[in-house]
Amino acid sequence: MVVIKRLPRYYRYLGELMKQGVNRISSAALSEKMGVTASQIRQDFNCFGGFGQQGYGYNVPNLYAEIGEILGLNHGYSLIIIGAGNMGHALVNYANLEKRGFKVIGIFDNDAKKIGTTIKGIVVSDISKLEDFCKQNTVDIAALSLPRSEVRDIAKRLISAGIKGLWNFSYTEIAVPDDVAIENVHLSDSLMTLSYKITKINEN
Amino acid sequence: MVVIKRLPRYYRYLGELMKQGVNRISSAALSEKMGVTASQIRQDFNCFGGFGQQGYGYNVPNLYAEIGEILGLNHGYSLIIIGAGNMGHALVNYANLEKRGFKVIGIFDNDAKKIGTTIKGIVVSDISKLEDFCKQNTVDIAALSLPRSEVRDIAKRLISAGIKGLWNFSYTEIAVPDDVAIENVHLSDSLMTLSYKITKINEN
DNA sequence: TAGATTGTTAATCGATTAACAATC
DNA sequence: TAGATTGTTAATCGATTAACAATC
Repeated sequence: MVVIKRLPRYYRYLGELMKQGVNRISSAALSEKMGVTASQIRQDFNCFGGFGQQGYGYNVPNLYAEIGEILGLNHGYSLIIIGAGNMGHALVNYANLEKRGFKVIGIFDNDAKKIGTTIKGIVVSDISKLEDFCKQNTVDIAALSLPRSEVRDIAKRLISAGIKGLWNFSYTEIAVPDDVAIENVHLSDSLMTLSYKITKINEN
Repeated sequence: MVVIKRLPRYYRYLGELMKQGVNRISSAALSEKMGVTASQIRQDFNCFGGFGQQGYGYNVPNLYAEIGEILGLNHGYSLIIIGAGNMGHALVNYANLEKRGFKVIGIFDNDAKKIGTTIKGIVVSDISKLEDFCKQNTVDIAALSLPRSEVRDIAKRLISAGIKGLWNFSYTEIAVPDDVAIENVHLSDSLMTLSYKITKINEN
């Protein structure tokens, strides 16, 4: 899992290299670029089978594709967004979603003022339609950008509706069964870590 | 640093306990609640000095305050937000900022349509006013919620202006000098990790 | 005092790095 | 073939867990 967490970063760098037309790279060269050891790079890639070639290095587009596949980006997972507030808006408009092969197919809210409005061509639906929508569409991921107080209840409904992935932006931890994946984006935690670092710097 | 990353989570749980009126907790009880070992909890808290008492456990409000101080939350750090797009909006309205003692004191953008508008009572300023603003105000943190292409340039300006903390939401890594702190929120990375987990679940 | 629970040391575990033989 | 660079094993390092003496 510690290796998995590093894959997106590799993916990012390899994508960058591809854009620059670099076709081949050694673990040593990538190591310098990324600020990690060459040993770790080789070790990491080897967890998933040998993507390199002795005496040559790694083929960039090939490695990029392999990592993309490991991450499941080739599946074109579909997303719905629960909560059409500012964060919901930001997510719908988040360009990298599409770039990485994800598709936003629905937005839900419980606010009558928001229901029926359109964000980036997608109509905001009443949250009461959630279960129907999930029956009629394949929904892989639900992004939770709604108030803390409502998130656990909604998560329960989503799991019942068969959704396997929760992307949680609310400041709560949600217990999920083993066959449901969850990723938390705790902005607060990140800001507190930053606060610690600044404090440390100011002390010295 | 690995301990620091865990502090916000402790802080969250302790805040919750306080709300529930719990005044005292043992490492064993907290361990059960949080799903980590009691040993780790004691080890972690001891990195910063003994906050507990043998035979009693930890005093919740006291421990909460101590962790808050370690994280620097008592400083009331001020923030400016660069980029008044959806993410910028979401950040300004992010309730937890205030709750954790942070203050948004400025918003900047380069879009004439946005400049002069008001978000949560704060006027969006022209990005060209950035340096002046930093001279006239103490700015501790800049949140970077602007397009990728502009972020490195702006980061340079912010660092020159003396800002010590960057909270980066753009999908780029930014090199900073030793006396500047940076925290990245890479939504993409988080989504890719989720994608991996879902793929794994679907395989089994 | 006796019981509870920490602080802290020692043991274990896992992750990172170094080294080098295999091989392109 | 010779040089380069991986794949992989072994060594090191750091983090987690277990254990228990100190002490409230």
